[in-house]
Amino acid sequence: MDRQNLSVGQVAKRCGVAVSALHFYENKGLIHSSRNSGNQRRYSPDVIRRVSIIKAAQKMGVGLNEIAEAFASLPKHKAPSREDWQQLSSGWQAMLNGRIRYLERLRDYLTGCIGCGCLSMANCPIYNPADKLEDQGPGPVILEQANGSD
Amino acid sequence: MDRQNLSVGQVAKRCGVAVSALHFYENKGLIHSSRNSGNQRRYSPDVIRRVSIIKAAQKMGVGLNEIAEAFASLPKHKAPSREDWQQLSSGWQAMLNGRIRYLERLRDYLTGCIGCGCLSMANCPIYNPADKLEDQGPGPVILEQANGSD
DNA sequence: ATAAAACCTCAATTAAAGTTTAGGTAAAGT
DNA sequence: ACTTTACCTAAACTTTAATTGAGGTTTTAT
Repeated sequence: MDRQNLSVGQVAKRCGVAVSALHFYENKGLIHSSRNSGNQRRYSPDVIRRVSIIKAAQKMGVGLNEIAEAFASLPKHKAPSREDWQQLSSGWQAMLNGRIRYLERLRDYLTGCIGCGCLSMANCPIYNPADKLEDQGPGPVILEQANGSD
Repeated sequence: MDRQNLSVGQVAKRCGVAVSALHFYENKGLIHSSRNSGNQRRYSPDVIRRVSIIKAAQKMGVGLNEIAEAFASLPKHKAPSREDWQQLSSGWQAMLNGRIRYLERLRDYLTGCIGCGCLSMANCPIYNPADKLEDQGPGPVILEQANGSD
């Protein structure tokens, strides 16, 4: 039978997000709901996991559009299996590792590099994106000498 | 003497940012310039370090407003010393470490946690911000027990 | 049977971090 | 000299991730 018994307010409270955010996510196709006789949203419990994963992914730096893409591989209305979630998360793990490595390098050089005179060259992580995190475009540095197209 | 000899285009190229971004930063008070006889911006070389640090800080997740606050402790028009920059960066180092730790925890639990049934409790990093990174507000989780106490 | 709380839609607004456009001036290259 | 490139300002627009508000309906509590 339908376990679509959670109201939007309940989900909001349990997930720690605003009702308006849930509306917004639904609009974006990130979550789904059915309606009761009075046109109010009713959710199945697995929406909570979905929202939690949205929140987790956002903390990793994944945008809603990317999350939506990832979610596209999940069953729309039936609760995804453990494997579904695992697979989804494994795709993010690599990027998360990359981000962590990059931040670590940034941290490690932060003290030395900001203060020193190196702020002009190819060996400095502040200048060199190294892992192209967000912009793989023209990139943070062209910097006349160190002119590799990365 | 004035070494205010860099044009906005030169700075843009050397820093790998758009001219419009430099205008924007100036408007925000993050960088400063003087003008030549024809009203064009001229920069002293230390603007390059400033911009680089803006970019580095952004990669750490620091917003422009926060950067502006941090920069407020620097001398406005004279080139900041090594110590100035060091001190500035040390403030960010702690937050960067926190962010790294949080992302590491997220990564470590990602596989197990997303797939498992734990997405309901207090020991799960996906639910628990732990280091309150961006929102220290009502936070990602209220989530009593995933049981109905609401 | 009310009244309050929760819910509905749709449009407008916010905030951050810029970019783009328009209309015009300055500097550089040939 | 002339033309192209660089630069100027100001305002409008873009994207992401929502929040807020207006005006109305449904549920729940008393």
